[in-house]
Amino acid sequence: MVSEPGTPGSRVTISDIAARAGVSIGAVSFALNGRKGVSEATRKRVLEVADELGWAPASAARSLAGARTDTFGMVLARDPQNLGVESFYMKFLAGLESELAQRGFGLLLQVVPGAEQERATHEAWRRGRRVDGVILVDLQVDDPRVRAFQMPAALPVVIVGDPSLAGGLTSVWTDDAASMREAVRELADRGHRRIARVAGLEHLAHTRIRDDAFVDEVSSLGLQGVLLRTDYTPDEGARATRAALDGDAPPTGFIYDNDVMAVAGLTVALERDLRVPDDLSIIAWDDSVLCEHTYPALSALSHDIVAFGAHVARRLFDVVDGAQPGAFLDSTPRLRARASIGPAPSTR
Amino acid sequence: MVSEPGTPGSRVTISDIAARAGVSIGAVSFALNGRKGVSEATRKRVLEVADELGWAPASAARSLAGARTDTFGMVLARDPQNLGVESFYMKFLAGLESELAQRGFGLLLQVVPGAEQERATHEAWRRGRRVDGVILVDLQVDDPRVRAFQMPAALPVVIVGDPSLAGGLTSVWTDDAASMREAVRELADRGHRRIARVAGLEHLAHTRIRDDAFVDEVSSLGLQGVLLRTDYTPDEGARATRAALDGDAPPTGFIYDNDVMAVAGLTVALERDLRVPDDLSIIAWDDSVLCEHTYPALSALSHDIVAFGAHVARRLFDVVDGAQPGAFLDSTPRLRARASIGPAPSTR
DNA sequence: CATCATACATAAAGCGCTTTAGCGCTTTAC
DNA sequence: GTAAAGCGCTAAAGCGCTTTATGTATGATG
Repeated sequence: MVSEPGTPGSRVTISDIAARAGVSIGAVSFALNGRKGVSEATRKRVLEVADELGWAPASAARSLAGARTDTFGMVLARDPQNLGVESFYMKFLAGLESELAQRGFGLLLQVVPGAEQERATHEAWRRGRRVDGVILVDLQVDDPRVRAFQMPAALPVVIVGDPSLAGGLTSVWTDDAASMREAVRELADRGHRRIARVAGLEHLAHTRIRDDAFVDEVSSLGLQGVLLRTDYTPDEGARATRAALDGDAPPTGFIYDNDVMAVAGLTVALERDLRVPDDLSIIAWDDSVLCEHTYPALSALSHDIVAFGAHVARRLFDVVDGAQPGAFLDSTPRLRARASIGPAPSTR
Repeated sequence: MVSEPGTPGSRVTISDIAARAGVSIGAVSFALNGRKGVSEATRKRVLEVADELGWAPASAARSLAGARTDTFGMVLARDPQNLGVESFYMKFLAGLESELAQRGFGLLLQVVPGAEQERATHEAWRRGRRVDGVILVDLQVDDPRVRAFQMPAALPVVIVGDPSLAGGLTSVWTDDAASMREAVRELADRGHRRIARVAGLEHLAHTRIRDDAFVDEVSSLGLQGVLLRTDYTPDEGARATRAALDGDAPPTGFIYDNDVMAVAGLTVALERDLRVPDDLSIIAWDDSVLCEHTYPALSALSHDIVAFGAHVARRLFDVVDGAQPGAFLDSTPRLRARASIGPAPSTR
């Protein structure tokens, strides 16, 4: 592309290209979209002229005429104040974008306070043909949004979450249950008999899945498990940690549902002069640079979230292109053992 | 809004509304857009019918017809892998969105690898009338993007950065120099004589501004200052910290350009059995929940970034509405003193 | 009573593109 | 040999909306 900033005022349209290339606008459209109906010579000529004139498609006109909008949409129903806490979304976004950018797609992002506004946004996008497809995150148990996307005229969608809850729509998921079992086993192998899970928001589907896997694995190994509920904030993580430590027979191993809560938990331990990992072992979900740089470094269930986002984007392109729905397993978060885990205190 | 999911297939347009309300589509358009030319009775009727039919505007048609797109755009020229590291962008986005959502605007986000792709994206948006305005972040010294937005046919823009670099365009900024001075003075007041600044990317404008303020304040107080360059990653933060501590007469006070580097610095101190704040005082830029939950808690230059984002969005609305350009000062990041700062070791 | 605003409404043009129907021609199939 | 199919292209309709020019009443004005 030539980089002249374009003549101010005068917008260049395909009519201009048509005139200059001596063909009809229809031919220009065919040439520009790589469709058959024009000779290679003409196509080349049109492309040259378009380049020369510095043409860029008017996406509005394009989508009005029934074509794609070259845009995917994602809405986040979260409190804006807490959005920055977890690095997950930013990484996920970055991953999505890396794939979208390659095809010249943009991402329309909307942060709304609640579920109802999310639904309304999806409806407006669908009716207004604003996006070509949407990404559904924060899947809930029995999520009403899933039903909306099963309707005949619904937008193409990829659901980020367990296939069992995706109602036959295309989903991309991670095997959180397997990861949870790995974490529990790791602690058990090191002699821990009492393990706490500091869990995230209850209504989120993956929380339930992790809960179940935790309870199941703990009981099948004959361990004692404690389940604590939080909202993902470090405050809550600290609170839950204190509550668990205040009980009699406190846990010696903690598994946190995100990295910031694990950091908060670590701080609680330090406050109480508990040594990590000598007195307490800690595992975080969601590895991040943060985990590598605490002291001691936090063990974490590590997952390439940027790649995850990219994967989701590719699947959405497939759906838009008419691919059959399917459930696609992304890589399983694996335990990255660092200094924060060690043998249980009693066994030392 | 009535929440029927809309009859599948048949899209509701203003013609449908016109037919049902017994008026022309022109009248419907006027009524829907709150413009004069229709009686109150007609307007009410049209609005009712629109509601009843579950109409949503086709944004493509709207913007094709020369009106707004109800969308702002922002492009981030960053390595996707590093985007998740800092919580700044996510908070900033959340702030933007909180304001946009109120007016039914969306945010078109694009993450690109470099400056050239950013420029190309802006050009495509301008030519294709894809957005009503753009937000320019990560302002650089002598930024070529600024010039592009000074052109006659340029898109409305708000520049996030120092007015001295905004070339007369509307800017929203924070007085980083004042914040830096406050941090340096705080350490000086506590008796620190050797202070290190662990700075971010050199080409970013605010890095320079902080650099200058640091150097200036340090020298005017007769202190010894060390300036270390990083790329904002905790790895680099740790490296810089080690380098500074390895010198003879190592600094006793550190000011980091973001929170994750400060955490990394804290870890380096712990590794070396340096006590914080007894041996070393630490201040982070960009307060976050993280800072409150390290041990000891990190002092930080605290700034409400969500509010900052919202402020920027409001200014962009003003620009789009034809407001005169101006430089708008957001609140100044203030030092929030926590456990990580104390008297210099020599003075104890 | 003719005149002129004023308020309300309509018809129609047009935004920039995609896409269908068809044109005159050449090639292939049977 | 003829029918069918393909080629490269054009003309024109239409996507859903905004907006201008143009009526047509109504009431106020002189």
